[in-house]
Amino acid sequence: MPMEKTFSPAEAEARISKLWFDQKVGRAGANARLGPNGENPEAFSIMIPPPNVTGSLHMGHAFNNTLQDILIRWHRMQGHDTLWQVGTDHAGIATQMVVERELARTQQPSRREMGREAFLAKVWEWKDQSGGTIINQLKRLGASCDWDREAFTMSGNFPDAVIKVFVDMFDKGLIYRGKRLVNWDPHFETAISDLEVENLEVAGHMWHFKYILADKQTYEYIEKDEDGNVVLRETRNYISIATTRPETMLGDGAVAVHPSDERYKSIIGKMVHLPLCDRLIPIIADEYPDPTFGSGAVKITGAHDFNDYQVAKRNTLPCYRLMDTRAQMRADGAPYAEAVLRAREIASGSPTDENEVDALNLVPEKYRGLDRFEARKQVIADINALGLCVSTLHSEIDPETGSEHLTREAFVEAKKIMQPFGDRSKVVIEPMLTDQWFVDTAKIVGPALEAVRSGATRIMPESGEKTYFHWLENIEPWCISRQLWWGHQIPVWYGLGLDVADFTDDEGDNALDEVEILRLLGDGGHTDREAVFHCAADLTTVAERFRDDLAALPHPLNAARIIEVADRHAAVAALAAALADYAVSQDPTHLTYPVWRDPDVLDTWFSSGLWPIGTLGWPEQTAELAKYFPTSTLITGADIIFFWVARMMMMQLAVVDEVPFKTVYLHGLVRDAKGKKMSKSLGNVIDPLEIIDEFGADALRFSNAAMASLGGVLKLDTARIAGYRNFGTKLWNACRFAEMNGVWEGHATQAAPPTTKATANRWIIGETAKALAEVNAALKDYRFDNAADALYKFVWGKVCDWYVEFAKPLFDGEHAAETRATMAWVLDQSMILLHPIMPFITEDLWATTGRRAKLLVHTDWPTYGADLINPEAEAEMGFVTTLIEEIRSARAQVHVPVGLKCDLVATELSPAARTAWTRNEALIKRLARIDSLTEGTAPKGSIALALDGAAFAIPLAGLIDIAEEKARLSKTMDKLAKEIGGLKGRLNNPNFAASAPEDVVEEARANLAAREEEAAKLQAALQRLAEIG
RNA sequence: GGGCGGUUAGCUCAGCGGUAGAGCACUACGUUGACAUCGUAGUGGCCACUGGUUCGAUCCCAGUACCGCCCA
Repeated sequence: MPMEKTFSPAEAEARISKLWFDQKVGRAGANARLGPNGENPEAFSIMIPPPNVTGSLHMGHAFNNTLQDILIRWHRMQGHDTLWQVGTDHAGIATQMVVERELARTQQPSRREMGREAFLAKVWEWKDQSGGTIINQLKRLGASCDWDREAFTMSGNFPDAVIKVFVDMFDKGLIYRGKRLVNWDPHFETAISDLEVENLEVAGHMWHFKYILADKQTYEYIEKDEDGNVVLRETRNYISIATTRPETMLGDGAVAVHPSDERYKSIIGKMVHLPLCDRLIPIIADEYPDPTFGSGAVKITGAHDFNDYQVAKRNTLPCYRLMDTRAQMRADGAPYAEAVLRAREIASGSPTDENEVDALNLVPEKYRGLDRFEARKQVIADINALGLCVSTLHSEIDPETGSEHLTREAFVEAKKIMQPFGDRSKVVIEPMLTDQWFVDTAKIVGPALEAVRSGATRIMPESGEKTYFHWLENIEPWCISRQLWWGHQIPVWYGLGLDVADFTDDEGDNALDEVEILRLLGDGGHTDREAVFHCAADLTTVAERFRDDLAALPHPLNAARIIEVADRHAAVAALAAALADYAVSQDPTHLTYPVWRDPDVLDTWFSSGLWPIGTLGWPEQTAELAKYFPTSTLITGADIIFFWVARMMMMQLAVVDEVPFKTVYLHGLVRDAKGKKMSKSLGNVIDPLEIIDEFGADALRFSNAAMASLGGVLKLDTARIAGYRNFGTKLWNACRFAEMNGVWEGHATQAAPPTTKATANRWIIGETAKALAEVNAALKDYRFDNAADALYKFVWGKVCDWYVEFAKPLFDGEHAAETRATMAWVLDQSMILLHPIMPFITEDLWATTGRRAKLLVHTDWPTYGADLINPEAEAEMGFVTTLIEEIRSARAQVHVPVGLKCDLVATELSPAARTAWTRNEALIKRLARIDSLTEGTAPKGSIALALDGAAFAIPLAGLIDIAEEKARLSKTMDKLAKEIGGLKGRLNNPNFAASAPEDVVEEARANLAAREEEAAKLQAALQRLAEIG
């Protein structure tokens, strides 16, 4: 059955995908073969950047995975032991969000109503049904992953690996727990890392408040201009502060001024009344306030601002937390009156600790329970009512009475402010003082920096290394706990405080009486103390640690059974119950010691940080781990260098002391044709699946490769994709032409090219070798664009434009058989070389055109070298193609009818030129539409051609416009004159000959000679034209 | 504000010491043993600007302008 006129992607892609999938062509080690001396094949491995399990394929994925697949296919065909590890990431917040939304939509109970276990069951249900979307979409792109090894960060050995790493890092002191200011997402009610915060400039406001000095004190406030002239002098009883978040003033711990600020020097150390609160706070000196900004005085709210937190730490100010997990003003704890009493005691030096301060709710009753933004309005109104806003007077004339009414209005500056938003929730992030787990990144960053400095891992393009260093050299502790349910639960269990040093067994009878029990449970007893905790992979191991702790306690407490309960609350109840039981039964076996697990889960990036070892079976020392780790190349977006690349580096080095990958290839965001970010709101999103539907996966892949210059901007233009679809068609039709000419009859793939005599055949074989070398060099350097370009030029520019045309006359001559064999070989090679970039069309052609031992995907990548290049054939065909082009060009320019066959007169013919002519006569005649060649002088009324070593005339008396031919020759002469001028200028400069390298000078000389010779020939032709007028 | 890039044909981009290339678009013409998703020929560039280094600069260095991206 003859071939169709075009390749039909929709039909072929589905069929070929299935074939590849069924035959498991991408399985680890597929097509690997031993080296020539029986050595093990080189390993090549890539970890897919795991897409979110909630995700669907967008252009960034399509681009990124195309590049990975190109490398993988290229290495696999070379016989390397190849693994492309595929899988997805559980995407904590995103997945929890999707499932919660789904529950709401289907009117099911909410997450909190159904509880943790039931909710997680729902998440798994969702994952099993909808979690595979993106993986299946990758198949449409032609990705040849090892599908059998598909990994998921919440399945298989992966969770165990994550937990083990946490425990190991904890044991090494690389992970700690602490009460720190973190970015709090009030929508998801969890901490997030600073990388998950987007700082956006929004329209905001700045309010100015007066804090009145205590004890009716006053001071001289003096403001000066730049030259030191006093511009304002007044006696003030207040200090003016500015804020963009008025509601946080309820938690102020101080007002800070710069120590050098003359305006406030006299009042440093004095106290001010905190408006709306019955508290006095000090004016302190700190370097943080900027004296030139606002009033120069800054309110310090340690628990709700990152800068203030640092100031508070430096100055040991209490940090009073004002909001709950939803960013509503706290409504918990003791009444305000009681809390403020305690706060005053603390302010005057009463000993306290972090936990007590955190437990104190200093939000006055009237604001309790209000949303933070509602509280803001109230606070402003109330301060204004007290006359403590910096305000302006507004006068209004009553239109009826004509009397003037003066009103005070708060002075509010409208200004742009930077506001933090959650990258998932899009709500305003609240800095919040909470207990979290942190990776002490400072301790593990060293090896990660060193690995890149030493070149153990190379980041491309080089600018990526700079970014990497910059970030890692200024790294902050990494908050890894998330107040979510979907994820790896932190392997830490807490128990009630056991530091009972002051406990005494009054009777020394090794038994607890009621008095002693009450002492344990009462004020100051261990139910009040901070919990103790241990970290281990499971409850059994952790229980041993607790038993060791208990051993120090008096009998019978030291024999208490360890049981797991839900939380601290349950633990206190369980302990009380156990002691009550014991009081009655006096049976020590009834004593229990309840422990509860930390409810938080780990940041998703913590687990994906272990992707390289986790997917290979670690901590088991699997064969895959031995073979494929460290992985060869990571291809990922530059936007993810901090989230993922840097963290993988740190974690792999910390855990297994090896780099996770040898090369990192970073690329930018895929943008639209105009360079705009694709976004739903702009409506410029290009869906890769729609592109595949329209143009085929190969066209998309080829475009991706062609765009992938290192560090380049990725602008995706559908016109370009269409162009590469056409390129596929071009190859298809060359194969179809071959088919129509019996090229494939009896063809069986050969690694080596056929033996040839015809120059054209020798030439194209050499061109094929050059193309192979270019593709290899390009892919070795990750220059996918150069590889694509080389293939495009070879297949279209050489094979189709020239070789197929040369073959037409050759099919009729004495070299017909070798020409068929050569064409078959060249097209085979084209399919092979193109396969990594355009796998579908090439695999389909492979099946259509011959008897093949293997699928193309497993066909061996060629290894022939420069020995296939025949310099004589190259020179000869160079002459032939130039001649054909010159004739065509000249004919077109002087409007010789295309259908007209001309004669050609050689006026000069070097021996090489003569050989080239005689050996390629049929080709030249056909392609240049020439009837015959004679030697002689140029007849009158002919057009002239000048070549290296030859000159020709095409006699066309009466057929051409003499003026037109003159104009053509003059134009060429002008060009030549310009070139000659430049060359002469250089050669006449004595410094050039003296300083420039010998070969450059030589080249310039040769060039000049050639141009001058050419010019002379054309000059002669012009002369002849002049003679006939 | 800090860091990293970019500015080359109408558009999208390569090139990065020896006087500029591709694809698309555009113009003209379409003879042919595959291909109109095509063929042939052609038009189109003070390589952002200003200095410097060099025999020679689109390329290296410094500065200016504008445009991106990342981090505050």
